[in-house]
Amino acid sequence: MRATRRCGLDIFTIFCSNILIFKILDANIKTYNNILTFYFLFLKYPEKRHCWCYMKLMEELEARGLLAQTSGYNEILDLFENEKVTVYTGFDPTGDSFHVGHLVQLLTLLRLQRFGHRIVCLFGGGTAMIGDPSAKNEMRPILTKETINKNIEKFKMQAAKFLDISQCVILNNAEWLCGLDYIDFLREIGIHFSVNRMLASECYKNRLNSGLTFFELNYMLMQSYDFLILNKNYDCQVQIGGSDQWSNMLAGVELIRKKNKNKTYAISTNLLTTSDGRKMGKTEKGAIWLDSQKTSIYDFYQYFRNIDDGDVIKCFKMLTMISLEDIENYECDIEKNTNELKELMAFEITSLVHGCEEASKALDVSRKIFGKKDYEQVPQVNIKYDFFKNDEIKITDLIRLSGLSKSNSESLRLIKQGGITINDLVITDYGKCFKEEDLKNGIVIKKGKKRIIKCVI
RNA sequence: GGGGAUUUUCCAGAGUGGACAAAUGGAGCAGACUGUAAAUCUGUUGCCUUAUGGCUUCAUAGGUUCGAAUCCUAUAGUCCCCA
Repeated sequence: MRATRRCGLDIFTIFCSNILIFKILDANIKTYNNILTFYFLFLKYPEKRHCWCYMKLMEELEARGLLAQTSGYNEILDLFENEKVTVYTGFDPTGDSFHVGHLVQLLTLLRLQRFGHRIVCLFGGGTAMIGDPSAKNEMRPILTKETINKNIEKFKMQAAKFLDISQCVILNNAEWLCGLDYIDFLREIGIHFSVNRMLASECYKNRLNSGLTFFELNYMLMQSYDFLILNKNYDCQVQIGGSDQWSNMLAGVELIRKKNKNKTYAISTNLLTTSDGRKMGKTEKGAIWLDSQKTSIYDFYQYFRNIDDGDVIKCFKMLTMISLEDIENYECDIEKNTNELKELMAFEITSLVHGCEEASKALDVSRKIFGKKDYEQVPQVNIKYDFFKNDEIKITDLIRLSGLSKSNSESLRLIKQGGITINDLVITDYGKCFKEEDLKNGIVIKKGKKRIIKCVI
């Protein structure tokens, strides 16, 4: 029942989104048909919902550049073709929101789900209390149980936006980790791990110079134990994770082989990186979050809108559900249509995360700001009258309060460098003050070319 | 347990008594050029009512000195060697 309702919603979303695609690329009837066909198939034959795609799941993942390593490609390919497989991915609830880096994982799960496989989302309520040492130079701060549980709740809500949560198994490894008996654990699990081998693995190697505590060394055991439990209790056969998790996932496969004599598999996905090898989704302000409270939908959209030319196709492949066939077509005329394609890509990703309606709002705002200077829908900031002195507010204060700069000194530098415009006039007078009535109708402050905010009282 | 080294601004990393708000590079921000891209060039990057001015910073707490990122003592973090 619930699943059906979801389908209806999805059709609607996709329908809207495709009307917009029409707008963007004038006419792309192919995409439109593909998606509709897929959704009708999905409605009619839910158990065969992967029929719309002629590619095998693993082939698709590979073609999208998602696969980094697998423990036995052909066996996994067969497994996914012939069985309904239970797949698990672990998420560490160390923050209060997913970020763009998680998006690859979440969308991979969505792809799996659409191919009819069963998804287990494991939240590391237990492991988060340790912190994963992989690819980190320093130990993470230790979180309290309350924070972790709060984070898990937020993660669940965000995951529900992508995945059909009713079809997923949601678990928290605190369930089995917190009650563990130390001695039993060592005897049953610890005995299977060679410290020599662990230290040789990539994720611990670079920690050897900077210090690694026993506390963190346990991370691998716990993650492996998770997989063991899931294999035993939920018949989970495959673990998917970021390529930084590769050693941990392999350790799990090995543990299960030793303990349960079961054959399991690990798949690692590529991290989302820019063409010059940096991690994507990080800015000077930190990560790009999926939570609209932490990263506004407009900023989220703009992040992808402004992505490097060389990363556009990669983003299409990894972060959208657009078919590979269409992406191939885009690739052919990327030279001509770079900006249109960027727009489409940014829109698609935003609508996956925040819904079609919000994404089209962001698209609209962006077009207005960069196109015909229509500042109607610019993000607004309310300035309290308390900040006024003698019925006036200084421009440096105003810029700071609007969030465009961190301090008055920074505001001052920006003005001196000609980086601030107010209502489209470059400001050079850094002593300028505004009165209450100036702000009544709102003034539009622009910092550089891209940051724009309307201040009202 | 013993010995040694180290801790500098967002990051890396110079500075070892005054010329230090602290070289240089990276990253960021702004300007020019552009396509809301990249590359390049220029400027800028602790805070303060706008500053040939003031204030707070070089792990923390004391001390020596006219003067301390720099010297001394204690404490903490990190790393290396020996056990």
